[in-house]
Amino acid sequence: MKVSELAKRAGVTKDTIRHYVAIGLLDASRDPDNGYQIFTERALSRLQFIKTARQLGLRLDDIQAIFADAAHDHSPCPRVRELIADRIQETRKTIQELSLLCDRMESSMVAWQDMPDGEPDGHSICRLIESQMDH
Amino acid sequence: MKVSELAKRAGVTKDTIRHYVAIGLLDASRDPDNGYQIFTERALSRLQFIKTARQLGLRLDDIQAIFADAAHDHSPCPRVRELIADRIQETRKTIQELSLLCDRMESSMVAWQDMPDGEPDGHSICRLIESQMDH
DNA sequence: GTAAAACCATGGGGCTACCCCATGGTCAAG
DNA sequence: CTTGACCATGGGGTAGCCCCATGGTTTTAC
Repeated sequence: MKVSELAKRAGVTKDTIRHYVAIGLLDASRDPDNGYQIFTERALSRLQFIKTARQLGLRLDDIQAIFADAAHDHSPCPRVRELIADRIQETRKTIQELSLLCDRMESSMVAWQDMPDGEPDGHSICRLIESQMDH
Repeated sequence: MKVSELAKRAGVTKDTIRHYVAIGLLDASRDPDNGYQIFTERALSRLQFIKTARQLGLRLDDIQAIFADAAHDHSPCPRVRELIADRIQETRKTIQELSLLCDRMESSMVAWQDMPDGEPDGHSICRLIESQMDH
């Protein structure tokens, strides 16, 4: 099948497929007449695999490594367990950081409720933000 | 002062300063003898302003807009209130998405606890991931 | 006085995972 | 046979920097 059909069947864009082919995550053969990329059913299932892995938070290079394992007749499963465990930690950390950011933003909004909008005077740029400078 | 001193005093890297200068967020004059950038105390306070704004979750182009307001004798404060309100919404949404991702990852880990690592057989790549394909 | 160490500027590539655009060739339908 | 749908390639953009290499400058130490 050609790229558009693969894209439609997998539910991704053509650009995504092109990108995966470009970085070697997906292979395509070529129609010798016109140079069009030709994909097999196998490519479709790989693409679906990639989609699932992405939904699990894996990155493209993680998925590369998984494919490399499988290609070398080596079970990628232990690696997958590790990767996901790592991602869970990272994601929790990110959530924590974002929560702290949210807290900072919210407490600033509260602190600003009783502050008037300052007019520019050459010294200050924005009193609201300047009022938060110590934190 | 020169770039290194500014960097040290503001607690940012030289590259950060260069970047800000490059995008017009910070100005520098030049020493005519050697072309070195010269920064004033004013640049330092702008940089501190930028740091605070960044800690509040504002983006560089938001900060650009704030400076533009101030330069046009227009109070940036209403804009800042809006921007922060928007960022709060965005950040909450991101946190939600990451929480869902975390849930998916964790429930996969649980589901995989009793699954053995599969050996490559030419059909499947990684049974663990394939077991999550429907979700 | 000079040589090494420290500092400066510029430019380019890299990160993440694509999206979007323009150009130009190819193909299918009417 | 033309028009519209499809294809490939290449380049630029996203956010906010970091890192490297090259080559000029300044400072410091001997």
